[in-house]
Amino acid sequence: MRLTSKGRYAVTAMIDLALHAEMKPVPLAEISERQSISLSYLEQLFSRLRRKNLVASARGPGGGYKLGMLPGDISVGMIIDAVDENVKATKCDSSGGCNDGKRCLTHSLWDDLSKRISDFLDNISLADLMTNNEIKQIVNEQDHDRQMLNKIDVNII
Amino acid sequence: MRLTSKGRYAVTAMIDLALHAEMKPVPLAEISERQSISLSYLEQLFSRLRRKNLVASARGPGGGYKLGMLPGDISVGMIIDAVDENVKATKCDSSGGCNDGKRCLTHSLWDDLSKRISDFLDNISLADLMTNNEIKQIVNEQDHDRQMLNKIDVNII
DNA sequence: ATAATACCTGAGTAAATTAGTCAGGTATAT
DNA sequence: ATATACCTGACTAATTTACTCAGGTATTAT
Repeated sequence: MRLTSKGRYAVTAMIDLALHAEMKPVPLAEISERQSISLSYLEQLFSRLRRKNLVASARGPGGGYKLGMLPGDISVGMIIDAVDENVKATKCDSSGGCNDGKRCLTHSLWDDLSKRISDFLDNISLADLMTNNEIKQIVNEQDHDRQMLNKIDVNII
Repeated sequence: MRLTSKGRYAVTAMIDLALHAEMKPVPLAEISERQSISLSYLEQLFSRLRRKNLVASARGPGGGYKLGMLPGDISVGMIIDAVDENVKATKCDSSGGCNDGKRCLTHSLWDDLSKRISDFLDNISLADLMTNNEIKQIVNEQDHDRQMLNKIDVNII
């Protein structure tokens, strides 16, 4: 799981879409203008989002994009995965192998963290972001992320 | 908050350090070999980690790095922030400003998510990673895992 | 039908970042 | 003294990002 400005663009555009696509499809040109993201770049991002059924498209005049699922069913993790599309299995590769117990342990610890971050992002939906924007509280926290329970009752910048 | 392979290198190196630095400082050359990260690159990363007091250095023969705080006080978020060091206030910048209510709302929603991710990573410490991993291994219990377990026990500080 | 709209695709590209090298330092333990 | 190992900065190839360009194709309104 990577978290770059590419993912930020995608999530921002999806939020914009969720806020405007209630009745009719939203053309990318509108999102482009509102969010200051280049149209062609948006097209690339939405091409990937469409492949994962996160958005649905309608062509022709009056066309545009709408959400492919309910806002509660679209997670931030899904959006980021869709546009990143990067496998790159870096762990325990080639050089020297991973025969050494210590190296395996370090990788295991990293994988643990990586899994936690993915789980966390998979459990934040677009709907969560909108409903919880003013009432800050942690959403749907799974059992093994217990250390989060106290925190996150915070704010808007 | 960005999450790239640079941060992964830093966290991996810090985990390695936590696992080996209980008695004497660990030279970067050792981490470099164990984790297959180039020495010069590690030096750059540790230079930043040192500025944030996440590690402490000892020069000369027998020198190296040790943790600058207890493993329970060093969060993954701190490590990633230290090596990324990227401000880049992208929100509501220049062109067109942010007078429009909808744009501000989108940014507010993104900031909300961003804050949640930061809080999440700030609440996972090196100690958390090791403790949870140890539990996982006890549950799995295998010959190979027993070796790892001994190494964890030695290093809990 | 036909024009306008807006999706759709792929190729190309400048800027930024990453991951790394190189070449020198400086402090310290032995 | 001398070897060790931190420390710094400048430089670089490879990769990724963010974006443009140039064409399409499908659909709707007239």
